[in-house]
Amino acid sequence: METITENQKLKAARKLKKMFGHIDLKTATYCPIRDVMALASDKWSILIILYLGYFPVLRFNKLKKYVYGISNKVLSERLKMLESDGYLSRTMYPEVPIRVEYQLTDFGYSYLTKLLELTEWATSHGDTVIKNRRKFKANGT
Amino acid sequence: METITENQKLKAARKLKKMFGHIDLKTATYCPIRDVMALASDKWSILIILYLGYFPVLRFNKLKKYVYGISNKVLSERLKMLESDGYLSRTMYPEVPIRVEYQLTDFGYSYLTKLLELTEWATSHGDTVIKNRRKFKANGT
DNA sequence: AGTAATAGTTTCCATAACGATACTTAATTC
DNA sequence: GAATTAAGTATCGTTATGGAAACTATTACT
Repeated sequence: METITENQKLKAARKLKKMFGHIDLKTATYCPIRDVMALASDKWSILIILYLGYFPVLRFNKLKKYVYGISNKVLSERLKMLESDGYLSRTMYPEVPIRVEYQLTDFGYSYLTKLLELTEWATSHGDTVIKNRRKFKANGT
Repeated sequence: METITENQKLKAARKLKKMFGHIDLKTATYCPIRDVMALASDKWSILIILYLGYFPVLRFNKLKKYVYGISNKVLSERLKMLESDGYLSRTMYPEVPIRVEYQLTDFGYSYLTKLLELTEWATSHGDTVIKNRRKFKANGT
């Protein structure tokens, strides 16, 4: 049942006002949603962060297995960016063969807790989306 | 202060277990995160949904002004997809010139409430990300 | 007949993103 | 000296994405 109360709408409005209220809509000042979220809500980044939440420590090749379909190039790019932004830490052990461990920082965990709200919603509402999509297609003029 | 308690980590782990526990990591079955989120966590979609939360009703050109930088093509694409997936409704008034109104559905609102968790976090932690990024760059080998 | 306004669509082009594959480094084992 | 292993990097070619600008439909007004 997808019932949204007026109260929930008001709460959302209040949050939005806080976010948007002080932004001049005409001039393009720095926008964290465009910047921060662009990386952190990227499809691959989300999966990386979730798996690092699930498995506290992961190495490159393991991560690549879990985040199936990702290429070396993209995985290493994303890892570097996520490290750069502070979500995860990279620890290198100069053994042979080399061992490198990735794990979420506290900052990363902080993000994860919010991200989970969204991915939980997505997993539990995925079927609704599929249903909606089908219905829309069927009604297609 | 970015302190994450063990309790919070445990809570996250529990949620993740629910999400990932039953998924066979080897075979690529349907994954709502890859599918649902791919659209709904897209940079433009996020902005569209947020503005439709802020302004309950918006028309094409207004939306285009708020979501500055978006092109006609992409805006109309995203609107169609978001409508198709059930996040927003499109109402056409056959006046001249034509009038079309977009607004969030209850389903869209339901998503918005979760999305806000994330965007709020992003707005309040944007400066940390910038700081981290700078530090990382400075330490660059 | 020309203009105006809204909500797009269409077309074409540029760039960015991605994927596959080969390669690198370094110490150890065979 | 060849093979092995981890963690990438490098390169190249393809695909996807996005932007700019022109165009369409519709009716009223001048």
